[in-house]
Amino acid sequence: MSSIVLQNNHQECAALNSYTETTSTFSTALKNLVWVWAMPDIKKFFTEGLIQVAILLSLVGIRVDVDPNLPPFSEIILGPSSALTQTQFHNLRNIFDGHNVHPKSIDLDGFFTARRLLGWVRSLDRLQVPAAEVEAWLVHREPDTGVSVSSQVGFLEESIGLQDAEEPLRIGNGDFSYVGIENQTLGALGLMPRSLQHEEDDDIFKEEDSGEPFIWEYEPLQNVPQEQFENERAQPDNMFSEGQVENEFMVDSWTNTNTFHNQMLQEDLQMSDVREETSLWPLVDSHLLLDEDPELTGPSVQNVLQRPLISPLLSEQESTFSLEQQWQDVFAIMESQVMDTDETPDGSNQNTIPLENLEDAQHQATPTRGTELLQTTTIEGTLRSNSHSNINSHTALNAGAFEDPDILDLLLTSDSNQSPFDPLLGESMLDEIGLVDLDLEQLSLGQLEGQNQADSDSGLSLNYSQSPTSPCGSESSTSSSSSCSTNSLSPEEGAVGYTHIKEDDDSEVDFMPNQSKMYQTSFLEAQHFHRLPWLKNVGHDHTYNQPQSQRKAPKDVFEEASNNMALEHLSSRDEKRARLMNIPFSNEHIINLQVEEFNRLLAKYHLSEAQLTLIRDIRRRGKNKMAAQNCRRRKLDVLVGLERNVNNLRRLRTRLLREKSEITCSIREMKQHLNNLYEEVYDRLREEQGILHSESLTLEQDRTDASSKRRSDSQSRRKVSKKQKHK
DNA sequence: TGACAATGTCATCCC
DNA sequence: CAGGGATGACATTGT
Repeated sequence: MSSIVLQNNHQECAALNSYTETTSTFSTALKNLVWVWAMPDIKKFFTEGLIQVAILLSLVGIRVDVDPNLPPFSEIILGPSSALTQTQFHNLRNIFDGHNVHPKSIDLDGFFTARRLLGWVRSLDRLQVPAAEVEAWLVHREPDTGVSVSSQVGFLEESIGLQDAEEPLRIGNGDFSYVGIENQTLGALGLMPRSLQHEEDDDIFKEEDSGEPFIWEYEPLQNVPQEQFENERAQPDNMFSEGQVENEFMVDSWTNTNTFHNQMLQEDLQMSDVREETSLWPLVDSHLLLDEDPELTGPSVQNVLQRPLISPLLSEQESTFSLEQQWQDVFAIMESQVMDTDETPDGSNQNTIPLENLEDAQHQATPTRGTELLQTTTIEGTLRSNSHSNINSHTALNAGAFEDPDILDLLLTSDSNQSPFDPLLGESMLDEIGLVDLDLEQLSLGQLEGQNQADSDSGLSLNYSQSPTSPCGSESSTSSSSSCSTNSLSPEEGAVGYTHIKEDDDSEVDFMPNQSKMYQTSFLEAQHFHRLPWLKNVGHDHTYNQPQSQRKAPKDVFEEASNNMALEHLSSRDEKRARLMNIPFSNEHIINLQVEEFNRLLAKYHLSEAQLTLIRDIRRRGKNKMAAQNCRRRKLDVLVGLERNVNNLRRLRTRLLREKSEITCSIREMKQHLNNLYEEVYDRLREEQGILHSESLTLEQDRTDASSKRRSDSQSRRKVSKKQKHK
């Protein structure tokens, strides 16, 4: 074959060179290569590598079979069985001067179509286009931009992938037209360049792991499982129900059959059914995962999901179970996380209250204004990382500290020594802060009294109209919100459970619903520590959630002492209203006292009607506020509980599906065993019946013979007797 | 400046 | 019947 090429290479090269000069705009290096190839002294080095040369020529766009009398170049190289010549005709039809170049007419299309089809069939058992052609083309396209290269490479890959080894010699016309893919309809095969065309689809998936940079080659094939994935995500339950119904149908139909062949047929069907079912398992789990937790649907997980779903080293069943086991682990982890976060819908008091008190203690131990405020975040983090013992200590500190003067002293000494901000809690510092607070308080009170008395209230009872643009309203709202946020019942909610209301001239008293009794008995003793200046704003970091630029150092506070806006943030609307109406007790007392205590307190003072109405409004609003917070917390708990139930149900479904699969396998084994038994019994019966039948046949034959003999004897006797009678 | 979350408030139902 | 809890709806505020 190569000798034929060598004999004709001069003609070919002459024609090729001329054609190259007229049609190709490629570099002269390739032309020189063609000329080198044409030199007799060197061409012997290429006789064994004619394929590469042919590839290079094809990349230049040269038609090699310029001589109509010559067989196609690819056939010269690879033999007459080469396939895929269909593109040449269409290329010639489409190119501007194809009719001048190629002498073949369109009338021969039928002949070459048949030949092409024959070549397709023959090409199934042959190695196809090697990868070197594409890579060589890429080398030549290196100066181009990535986009063009990728697109054209994609085109070439796709087109060449369909073609036989002779096709690289024919696909190009020098202008990289799209005729190469014009007639390619076998897209699945076209997606497999550098591979055997008779490879199955499973091999394609295996190639995804080969790290080939030509990801685009497999995109259509990747879309297939992704579409299944999407469909399954859209209708997961339908999928399961259909599969279940189908499986049940198969079982039922199996039970209704008797013949061995039908059983075997349905056995095969069931086997295929089981395979389909098990093959869907990873999709099921991925669906669960995607619905389950968005955090687990990150790129890594996506990569995992897009990888081949079944390991080639494992059987489908094993891989299914292993994947499912992995998802079980993921679910377990997620479950534990959920249990950690919301394990206290009912027992939230045990856990949230210490945390709330922790924050209370944190804020109580935190001076309101000053550089200490800058450390509240770090303090918060430190306190949150404390153990329960610390939390309990803070809780006890919070609950009973205000009742015991010794503990109050302890707050000033021992506890502060343990706190990370103890250097800031020196007595002088505390005194200074207390003085600052006192000054601010006096200033703000003086200004507040001069303010509009109509400020506040919802207008429910006092007919007060509060402008939404009122600075007091906004500031007081800010205060309320910040105060609530500093005293959250549940740390994850920020502010749950009604907490504290700051008095104008009272100390800060944190209120919890379960602590109301303590304050009912001790709210009067709270006056004891009203004099403690540092306690005034302990736990009143109303600016902790503000930007640090807004938090002022003590000296800055001194400078801005005239600014009452800072104090405005320290009181809620109802507090301000109570202050303006000269309510003689604190709002938390108004809200949290029992009815008897509350009435006793009201009776203790001679209050005007407006004051009484305001007090009742404050009480109603405060209780409703707590109720709203509890309601929202319950709502969140319900939500979390529902999510947990959903997770549990998903785990249950996964487990049931796994059990179903196992049962299906066991049923299949039992069926196989039963079939074997049936076959054995049937064979034995057949053998026995065959023996019996043969015996019976012989016996019957004997009987018939005997009877016939008897019959004939009798007849002969009758005849004889008749003859004798006639005689 | 709009979206959104957190919170407060009101109205209403119910116990 | 008053008090209060529960909750939906809306307003307000901060991010």
